[in-house]
Amino acid sequence: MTRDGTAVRLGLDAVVVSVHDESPRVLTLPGEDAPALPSGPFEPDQDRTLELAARRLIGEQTALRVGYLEQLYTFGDRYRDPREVAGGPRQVSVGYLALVGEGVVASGSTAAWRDWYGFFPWEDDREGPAPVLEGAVLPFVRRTAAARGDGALASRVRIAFGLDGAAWNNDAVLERYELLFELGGVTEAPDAVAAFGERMAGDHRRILATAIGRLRGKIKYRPIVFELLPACFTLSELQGTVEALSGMRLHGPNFRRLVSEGGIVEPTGERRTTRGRPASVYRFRPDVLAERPDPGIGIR
Amino acid sequence: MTRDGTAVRLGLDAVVVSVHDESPRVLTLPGEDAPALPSGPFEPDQDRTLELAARRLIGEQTALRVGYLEQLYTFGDRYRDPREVAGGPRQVSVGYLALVGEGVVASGSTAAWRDWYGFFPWEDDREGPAPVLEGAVLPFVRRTAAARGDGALASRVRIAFGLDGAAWNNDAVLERYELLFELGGVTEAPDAVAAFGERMAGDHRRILATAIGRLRGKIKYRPIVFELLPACFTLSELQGTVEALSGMRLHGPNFRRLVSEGGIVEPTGERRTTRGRPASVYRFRPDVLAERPDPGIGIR
DNA sequence: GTAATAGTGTCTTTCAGACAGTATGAC
DNA sequence: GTCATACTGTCTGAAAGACACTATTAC
Repeated sequence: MTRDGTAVRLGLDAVVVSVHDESPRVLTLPGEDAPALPSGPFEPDQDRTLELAARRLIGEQTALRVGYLEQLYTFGDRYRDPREVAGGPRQVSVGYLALVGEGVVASGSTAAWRDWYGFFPWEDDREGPAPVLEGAVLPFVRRTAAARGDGALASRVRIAFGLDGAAWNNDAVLERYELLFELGGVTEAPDAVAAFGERMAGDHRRILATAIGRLRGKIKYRPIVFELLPACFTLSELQGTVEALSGMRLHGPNFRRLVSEGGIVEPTGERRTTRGRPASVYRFRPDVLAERPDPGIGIR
Repeated sequence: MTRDGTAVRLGLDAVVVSVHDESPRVLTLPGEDAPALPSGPFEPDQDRTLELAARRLIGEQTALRVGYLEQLYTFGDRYRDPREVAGGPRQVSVGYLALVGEGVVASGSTAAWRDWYGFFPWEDDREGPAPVLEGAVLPFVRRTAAARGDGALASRVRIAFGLDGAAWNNDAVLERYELLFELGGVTEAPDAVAAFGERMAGDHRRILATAIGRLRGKIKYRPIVFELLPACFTLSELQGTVEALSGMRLHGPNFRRLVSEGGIVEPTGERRTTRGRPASVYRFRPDVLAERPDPGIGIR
């Protein structure tokens, strides 16, 4: 046992998510050479809990009012912060996922909303398989994994990228990113030979991948989409938001039935005029939480 | 920003789980006044990653060989370590969940396996609702929550404990524990007026609740039960293990069909003699991972 | 009228739950 | 034979997915 604990620095990283115009956005700050997530040191004297610290961090760096906040994962790999290489202390960081509503905008600061598919273009299947997936990523992982001659690795690639008849698992965002990292398909990898998607500072792209995966998994069994929507919305807006997050198109009529008959929303009675037939306005029905064990948006 | 980071100590806590004789067990070490989880400081010089540190910690304290290991949550509330009250540094701890097979036994050390329902008796519904739940916990939470006159709290209690027609959600182990803590139903709560279940050292019971909840949720969509079973097993053994973890009885014939037709297991061709008709022996079929997006044990 | 979006009804297949009943061992 | 456990078949109702079709606005 160490008497005093070897040098560890504890920090926080925040993935702040919003959906605007069917585009899933993440809040970024200008980093040294690439966009960065809001982050900073954890100050135990100031905050009673890690969650409060994350809330304050986001508030200070972006002037946003966060609703939903959830701990994601704690990242502590050696050299995840480049300053460690020069002998700096180990940087351990607790990642948080924050969801903010549509109307909210970062004011003043240098913060910017970025569509997250800029960092993960292969994850957007809404207009059919993304060109970069079919044209570049899949051939790359297939070829590179085969060249390694590692059966376990090849199997992981097959499962994560849905090769050879395996099913594409929407949630496996982190697995796919990690495989691309291992295979040198992203610039931040030590032995990069390809550069799919835009990079982020440090390991922030990994943290974002964790957040997207978590979010995609969770909308299925928790009503968290509504954190991203205004109190009143049309079913098309709800569907568009779910599609933006999940990166896939849903069948309109079935989605509508699933969601309205599932008791997760209720009509307000109002209607909203759009470009076609006016749409009924709905609101979230909090009672579902008591009625159903896993109330989510029924997507596979 | 602090120049040097205020005093934070980073540690690790491990929930090591095994199932023996249909009893879900957690590995404990003797604490000062209550059973404790294996835990220790994170030493950045020794371990490249937090996961490796957790692996080493478990190995050193229990002589166990861990298979599956997963990060649970990072706990950092002020005063979670009692030494903080006397001015000690903030103790932040990364919790890990480890699964070990049946045959493995802690050797030498002072470690002991404890049935986890000793700490959470209200979570075991296998022989019908536990007496302590119906006779004591439910009346207590209903009464205490009502006395607070807090509508949001009452609603949380209703949902978490399945009162007034709300569905009992098997996974909500942590929510139920936290409510009991808030309402003073566990001795470790600052204003305790009741003492349901056995306590653990520090906030270890909260960490265990997190682990049980995670495990119960995850068996539904990931084939992790098999980490707790030997390579070959009968369907009854598999069912018994799932029942032990989930705390509820399953319908035998339906479980059997679900599991065998789901392609998650395959018969080895062998049979095993028990007290009744000999049972067919099965093994896990890793190919499911590629075939189905969420291969788990189909329980609601 | 057309284009665009919103919304309904129905058909089919799949699957979970309930349950009745059969099979094969030990004694 | 009985008891205990293992296993099979069938029925039913709920729900998911596909799809054809209708409704209401703007122009």
